[in-house]
Amino acid sequence: MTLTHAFPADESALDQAFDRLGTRITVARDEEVYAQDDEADRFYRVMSGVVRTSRLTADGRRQVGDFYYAGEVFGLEPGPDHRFAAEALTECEIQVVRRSAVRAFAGDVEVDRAILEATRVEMERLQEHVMLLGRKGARERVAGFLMGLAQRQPEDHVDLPMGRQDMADYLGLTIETVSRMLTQLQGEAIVAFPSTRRFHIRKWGALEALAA
Amino acid sequence: MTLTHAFPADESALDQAFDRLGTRITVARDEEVYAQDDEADRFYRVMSGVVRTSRLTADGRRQVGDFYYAGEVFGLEPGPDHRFAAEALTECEIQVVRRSAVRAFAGDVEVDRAILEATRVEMERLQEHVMLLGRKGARERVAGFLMGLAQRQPEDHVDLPMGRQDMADYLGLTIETVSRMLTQLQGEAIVAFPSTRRFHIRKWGALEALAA
DNA sequence: ATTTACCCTTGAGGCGGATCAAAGCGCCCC
DNA sequence: GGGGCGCTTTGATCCGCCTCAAGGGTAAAT
Repeated sequence: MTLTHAFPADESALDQAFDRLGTRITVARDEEVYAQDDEADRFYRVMSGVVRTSRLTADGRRQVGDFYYAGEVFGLEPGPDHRFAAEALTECEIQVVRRSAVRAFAGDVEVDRAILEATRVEMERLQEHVMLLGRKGARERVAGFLMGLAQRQPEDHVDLPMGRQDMADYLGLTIETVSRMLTQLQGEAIVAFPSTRRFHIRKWGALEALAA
Repeated sequence: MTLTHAFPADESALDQAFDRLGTRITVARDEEVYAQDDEADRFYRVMSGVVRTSRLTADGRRQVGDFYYAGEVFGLEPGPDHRFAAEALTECEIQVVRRSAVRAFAGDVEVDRAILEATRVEMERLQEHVMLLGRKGARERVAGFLMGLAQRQPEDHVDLPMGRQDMADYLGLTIETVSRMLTQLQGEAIVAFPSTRRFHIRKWGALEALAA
């Protein structure tokens, strides 16, 4: 099954720019969209598939920044170059536009507003991520992560497009701890895993309480 | 000594709006500038003193978001209300403007650009914070924190306007661990603390290597 | 259907940071 | 200058997560 969310009906200047100027590219599983420290002169929008951003420290530790689903914009970065790399988690279709082209197309006013909006969404996620990493134990982190996925994909059964290692690197844990916590949550009948890459929430209240 | 940095010579629309429309307020030590979940309809600029943002979870754990020094803008939030509260760490002078007033004054174009710029700075800090919390041990976190302060205040001796508890809540550690790490770094002659609220870097290389 | 390879799970043990407790230390107030 | 209070440091112990090490599962390739 592919995750294809409907795009908002009222399109922002940025969305319109994607529609009209966007180059559509296909990126194979585990291929890079852009590398860490590449110049950040483009915007990207996921059409299908899931994208992961990540950053490697000098000594090889990896931190996953976030996951982007169909309809979501990524590649917004505060500085002139990418502090996080972007890779296709699954095979992806992605639209790309040069920042300068977007400006020329829509004029600075509308574009700035749209970019600001997208940046805000990004900031909100970063704030949430800081809360997750700063003051939460492993159980709570994993619970929070599952909650987040479930909210983005409000179906009865939720897909996990990422493997355990990606979850771990997002949550600042090891793969073993993630696995143990999942087993634990399942043991308590809070969630159920019909397969490793798919789950179902059985006790929303309990999960919410943990994710707090 | 008060930390008063020179403001940039080329003023952005936001800076100009602060200069012309800003209401100057004084906030006493430990007083709130705005509360968590307050409506976010104003921008703030620190004139003197240091401001801290923080968020309390339901069960009482505190995460410090960031510290803001003279010249820095805060109160930018992704959503309609503040997810983090802001408090004066020291006695502060702060300029405040309504967002709507800024818009009316400078027109949306310039303002959006300036806000976008400020938001980018904010995002960069959040990314750094995520890296700090996600994949670093206590030593590295503390080292990174000291490095950050030293870069903002590039004098021989750096002031610590915040207490150990604030450092701990920023770093996702306990006050005891922070204290131990400081003692440790001092023991290795990487830094020196002439007093609890003031330090000096003796081995930049070593500290940088840790902060990586 | 069988093989193989990769990912995920499970187990045992160690370590880093939290917790609990008490003793400095600086600072303000008298 | 003395006393008291809050912050910081230090110590001892505990617990949670990491590390190391095997064992499963699962899914694709043959």
